[in-house]
Amino acid sequence: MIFCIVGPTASHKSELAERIAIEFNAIVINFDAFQVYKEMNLGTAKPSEDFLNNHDNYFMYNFRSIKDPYNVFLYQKDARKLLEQYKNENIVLVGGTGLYLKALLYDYRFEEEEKMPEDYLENYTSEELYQLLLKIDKDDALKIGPNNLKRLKRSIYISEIHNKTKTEINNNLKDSLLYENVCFVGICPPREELYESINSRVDIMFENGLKEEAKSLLSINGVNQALHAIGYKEFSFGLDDEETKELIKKNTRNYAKRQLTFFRHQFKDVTRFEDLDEAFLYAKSRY
RNA sequence: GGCCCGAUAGCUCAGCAGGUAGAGCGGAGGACUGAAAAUCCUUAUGUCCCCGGUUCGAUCCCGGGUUGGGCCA
Repeated sequence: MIFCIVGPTASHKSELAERIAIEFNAIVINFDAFQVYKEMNLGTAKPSEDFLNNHDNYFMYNFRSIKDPYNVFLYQKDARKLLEQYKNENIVLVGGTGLYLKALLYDYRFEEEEKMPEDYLENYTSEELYQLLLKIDKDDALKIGPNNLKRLKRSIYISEIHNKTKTEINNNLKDSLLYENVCFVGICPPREELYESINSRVDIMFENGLKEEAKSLLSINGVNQALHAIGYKEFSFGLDDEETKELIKKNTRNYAKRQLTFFRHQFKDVTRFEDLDEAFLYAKSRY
């Protein structure tokens, strides 16, 4: 059985994962884009180093350096290998990056390709790129819209290196789940409770030395990825500690909302619970 | 006690020769196939402090309150 635990940040997914793992003697595979990096700890709310050192059934944590950025393509490859390797055992998937989970379990296809250069099409305005993509792949252009620079570039890049448009590549694919015996368990606390939980978790991160960890991470050269991580990037804005803390809380709240939207719409067969115990009982009942 | 300034969206504030109001922030909803903790889209709300008066019509003008701040005693 593959248990997937989905829910926003700070909803105690890890705790549920651990309980299920103990109950069914399962391995745990992380699907969180930032918990894979060994240099990031406090800000990512990952299980402690001690805990991970003492549990050899936890995978996809701390195995990558921030200097060597990871992405969905690599994640899909690595995590699918694990699913194959442990296919006769119980597995718990837990994390917060919806795209990673979706790419792992569903028919998402990626091909080997050269990394898109940092300066790819950098001299074009988004309006110009939009006009360009309208000619190459109208459907995708309309879907992306004229303002999403990142996606416009990516779509143009795909058509350039694969000789097929993004729409052509994706149209052949159905939105189908590739694995059997998958049980989706959603945790979805009331909004107010979730936000309180986020706020107090950020306070605790600060008490535990988030500032120091962030500063040391940001001092490493070429850590672009970290510049995008909530709980780290905010320290480079020149704000005082209190402002930084409040901004991290806000960004985390906004992030949690985006996660809720993604999980709600991208995963159809999720049974949701406000309460952790009920979620656990449900998982047991489905076994 | 006297004088002055303010009171408008959840917050900070703008506005109006009198024709029932708008920005930013926050909030809410949404998209999502190689940065996804990223990137992008959409959107709501108001006894314009209260009570009277003038007026066809008052958030705006007048009078009286309430309340916050400042100055003087």
